[in-house]
Amino acid sequence: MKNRLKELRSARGWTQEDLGKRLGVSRQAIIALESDKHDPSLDLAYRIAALFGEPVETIFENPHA
Amino acid sequence: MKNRLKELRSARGWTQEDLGKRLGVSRQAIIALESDKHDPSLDLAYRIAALFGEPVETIFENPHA
DNA sequence: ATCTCGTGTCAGGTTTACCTGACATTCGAG
DNA sequence: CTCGAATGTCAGGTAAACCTGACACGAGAT
Repeated sequence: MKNRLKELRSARGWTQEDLGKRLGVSRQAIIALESDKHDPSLDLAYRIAALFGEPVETIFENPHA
Repeated sequence: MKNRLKELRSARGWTQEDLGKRLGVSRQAIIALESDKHDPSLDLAYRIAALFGEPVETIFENPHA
């Protein structure tokens, strides 16, 4: 699922590890998300949206909309 | 994660199996969601939102909002 | 009373999200 | 040139989401 995670992260000058710590996940999880290897759980998607102050749909593209 | 799935489903007169077929998941998956045993994947959450014509956040409570 | 339909629940299996740890590469700072 | 920081990538593990199949139970219809 396409997403703007890498864009949002680097716009804030955060490293992958920074972001992982802020979200409570590992760096590997960040890598997998940024490189579209995984889709996040809904709970993690909510945490990401809260962290960046954007709705989930503007960060993770909804293929069923 | 608290959700309104059962409410939305029965409001439409659908069985758990009906809903599962419309969403492309098993009846067990529906049961697990309705009884809060599982959180959905983001992709499934998007399919559910599309099916009921509501945003994800009004169906699945966001504990990080 | 029986039959059916919807639901609840158990058992066991597969896939995927997420984990830790290790190492190679690149690149800017000193 | 060297060092450290950030990233990429691999290997192997755990946990949760999802699967199929089976059976018990209650409520309604016949």
